Amino acid sequence: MPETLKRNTKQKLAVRHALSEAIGFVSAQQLHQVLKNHGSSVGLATVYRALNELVSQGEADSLQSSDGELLYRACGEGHHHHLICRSCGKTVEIEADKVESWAEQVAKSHGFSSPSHTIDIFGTCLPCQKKVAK
Amino acid sequence: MPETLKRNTKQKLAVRHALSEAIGFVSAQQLHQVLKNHGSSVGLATVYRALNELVSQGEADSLQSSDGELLYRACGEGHHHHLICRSCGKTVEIEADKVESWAEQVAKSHGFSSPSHTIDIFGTCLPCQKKVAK
DNA sequence: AAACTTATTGACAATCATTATCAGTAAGGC
DNA sequence: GCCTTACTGATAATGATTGTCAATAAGTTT
Repeated sequence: MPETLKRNTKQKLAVRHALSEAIGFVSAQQLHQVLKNHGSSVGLATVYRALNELVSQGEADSLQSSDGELLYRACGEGHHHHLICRSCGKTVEIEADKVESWAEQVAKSHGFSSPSHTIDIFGTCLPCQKKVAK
Repeated sequence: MPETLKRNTKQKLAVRHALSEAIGFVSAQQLHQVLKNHGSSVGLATVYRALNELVSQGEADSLQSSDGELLYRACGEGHHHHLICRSCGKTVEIEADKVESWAEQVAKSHGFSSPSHTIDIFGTCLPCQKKVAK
């Protein structure tokens, strides 16, 4: 299987950079707007393509928002989960070895093989709680 | 706040019944097809409306498939999570008190309030493993 | 540096699930 | 049976994501 060679383009770099600057999870559309506002003329389709590439290279994580939109975030190494502020999108990376092994055991005990899982925690962060309190 | 009164219609009953017959999670579109094939002439929009109502009444759970589609399932009482077969959609309900409290503690320790979470485990069930093995 | 191969781009069309609209229908109370 | 109004169904509208394809530009080779 000939791994088609990847090229480094301004557009990919721009998307990677914009993503790393963003706070919390962002949608492809938002990122596209940000790039436009900064003078870049990257196409929307290209933003999607770049983000998918980043995800498949492990440089970004994605999750579905409650209304079905896909959200992206630049990400550290290794497998982990997220604690996400419902209000401002701020994100904390979580390590959860116990939960990992719990998930595997649950799957195994029911005869399910090659388990994977999605675990995300949502809440309202401290600054946002104060904001709501007027 | 005047809770607008709900009515019991053939269509809602039909959707509820079709959902309870389904194996694992199903999409609204699939359910609509099933109903059509059984002679019912329920409209697609009505299927969506009925499913949303069932979810908000706690009679059904919903989750997002990997390609963004919303999937539904008739559901037992109380808060719980799911172990889902990637191949056939068969589903097992999981109780996870430990994980519940873990999620709450994680949120609390980072100052996040009113935590909620999404936890789903995917795998391949025994029958489907055999099927793949030819 | 010029030539060359082909991954990549951008503009726009196409797809597809879900939601909104709205006139007509029927549940449930009287 | 009558009345009110929640509900339905057909269809249009929305909105995110993907496909298309000619034009462009990475990176390599001379």
